[in-house]
Amino acid sequence: MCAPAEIFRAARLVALGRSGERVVAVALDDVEEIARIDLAVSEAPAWIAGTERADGPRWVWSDSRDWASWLLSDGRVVARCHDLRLSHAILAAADGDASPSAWAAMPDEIAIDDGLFPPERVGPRLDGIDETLAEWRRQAESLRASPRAGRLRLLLAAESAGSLVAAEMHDAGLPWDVRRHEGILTAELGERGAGGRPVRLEAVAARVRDALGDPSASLDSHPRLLRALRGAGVFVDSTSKWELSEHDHSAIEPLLEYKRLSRLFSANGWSWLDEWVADGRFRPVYVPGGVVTGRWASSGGGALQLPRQLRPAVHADPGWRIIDADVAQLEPRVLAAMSHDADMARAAAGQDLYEGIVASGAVATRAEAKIAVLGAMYGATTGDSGRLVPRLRRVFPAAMRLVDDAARAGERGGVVATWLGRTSPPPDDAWHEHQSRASTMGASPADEERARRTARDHGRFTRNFIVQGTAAEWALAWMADLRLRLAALPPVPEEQAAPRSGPIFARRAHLAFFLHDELIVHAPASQAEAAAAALRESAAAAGRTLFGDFPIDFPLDLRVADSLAAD
DNA sequence: GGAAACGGCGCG
DNA sequence: AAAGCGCGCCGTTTCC
Repeated sequence: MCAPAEIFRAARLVALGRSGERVVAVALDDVEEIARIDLAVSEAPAWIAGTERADGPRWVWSDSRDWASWLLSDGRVVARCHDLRLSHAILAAADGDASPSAWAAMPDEIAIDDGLFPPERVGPRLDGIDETLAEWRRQAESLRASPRAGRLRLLLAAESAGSLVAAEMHDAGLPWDVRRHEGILTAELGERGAGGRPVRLEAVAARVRDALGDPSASLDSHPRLLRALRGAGVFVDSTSKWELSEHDHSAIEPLLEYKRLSRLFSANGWSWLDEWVADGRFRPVYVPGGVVTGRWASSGGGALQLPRQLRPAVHADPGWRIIDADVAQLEPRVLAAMSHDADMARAAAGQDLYEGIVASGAVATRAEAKIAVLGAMYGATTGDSGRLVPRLRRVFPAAMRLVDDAARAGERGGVVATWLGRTSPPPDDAWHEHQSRASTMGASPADEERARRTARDHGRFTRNFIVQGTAAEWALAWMADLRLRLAALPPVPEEQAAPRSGPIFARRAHLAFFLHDELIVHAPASQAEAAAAALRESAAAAGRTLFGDFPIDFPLDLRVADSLAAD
């Protein structure tokens, strides 16, 4: 029998949980407990760091939002974890498990953050060591029983790695130059005048009211703006910019400008800066798995809607670089790979998949190729897009069969799964209600039309789910691999440190931002080349992790600069 | 008087 | 132009 310390040093799995005021670590051989130690909260981070190795262990814990951020606040990171909350959601959906579970209802709200131990959440806590071990065993059993265990294990590892990345990116923050941001605001909106309203915004509003011949016209209330427009002879049914721009009236141009400026002011103006940027960093809250397809969502700060206009405000610290990489046409590449459509993969070889499709002869122009591909993945039926999709069906039958089959399954009320096995949510009660009402005696034509429409709606959802969800898996694999490569870079000398990045990330390249198919790395200048190479190698590795030897390219557009390009 | 819905627009 | 997927956030209106 080995001493516990030796067992922990060699363990592949260690579960962490609370027991009263202590932290308990349990070394596991699969689901069997092989050693246990309990620690004071204050000594636990150092013990965890001392047990951490490059190759493990995988830390099994309830929720990275608690454990990873707690460790980060003590200046520690771990290489691998298994996030039971996120994994539960994936496994429960894969099992078709609709039964209520405390794990499915893990609360989002943080009630108290005393900065000592994982902040209290509203609702039941599930991070006791007993609950943690029980849930780990349930999940291990669920995996053993699954016919797709191999891919699901990959998915759970990727999802868990994502939970670490999310916590770490929040800790590091995105380098943000407040002065540049303010410069953009002032150039567009003018200086702030009385009441905080920018003078140029107000001047444009005055031009609109002037052109409408209505000095008191309200521009921020849709019903009142609609009345003012009609009073001036502009007969529109909505105030959306696409409908307005179809009309020819002297009020239209300033009104569209007003709407653009007003959006900038309210969404990303001075109060956004005050609220979200501190100490030179934008720190959004990322929500891994926050979208049904497996994409991330964000909570607060609108992190995933950063307007392109403000990109120049993303600015590296002195002596550091911003490395910005995105995958060109990620979703159609993923579709080609998951359908094993060799012709589509050939069209995807190289930098521009759309040009490849033109070369295949399916369509005449790049613009047509783009519309056709988007239409194929979203389920377009009308307009230019709907007209072009059948051409794609002739040239890439395998790829189209995959999305068409997914759509048919959804229309029938079935579920579909991504490449690694994330299962789509089944239609809700209202959906079934509509279908059954349409098939009863005395169903009206309106009932039948509604049933057909909701069936088609769900078909478009499942059609897109498998592609969007698999693209999200590719992105997780990309981040997971990159994260470990960057962590292995040697720290730069103290004089090159970026102290605002916090103790962990001040002396090496680190992830700073993620946006579905784009990653931003903040790197010391001396590490910029190594970080750029790591981004490329990780993209290639992600392709192999998901699709093995299938020949599919994931080319990156990659830029190294002081700030983000405006483009 | 506060929550939910709506229209609109930003992102992929 | 929207069409055809997935989101978050804002200001206003509507509902309770």
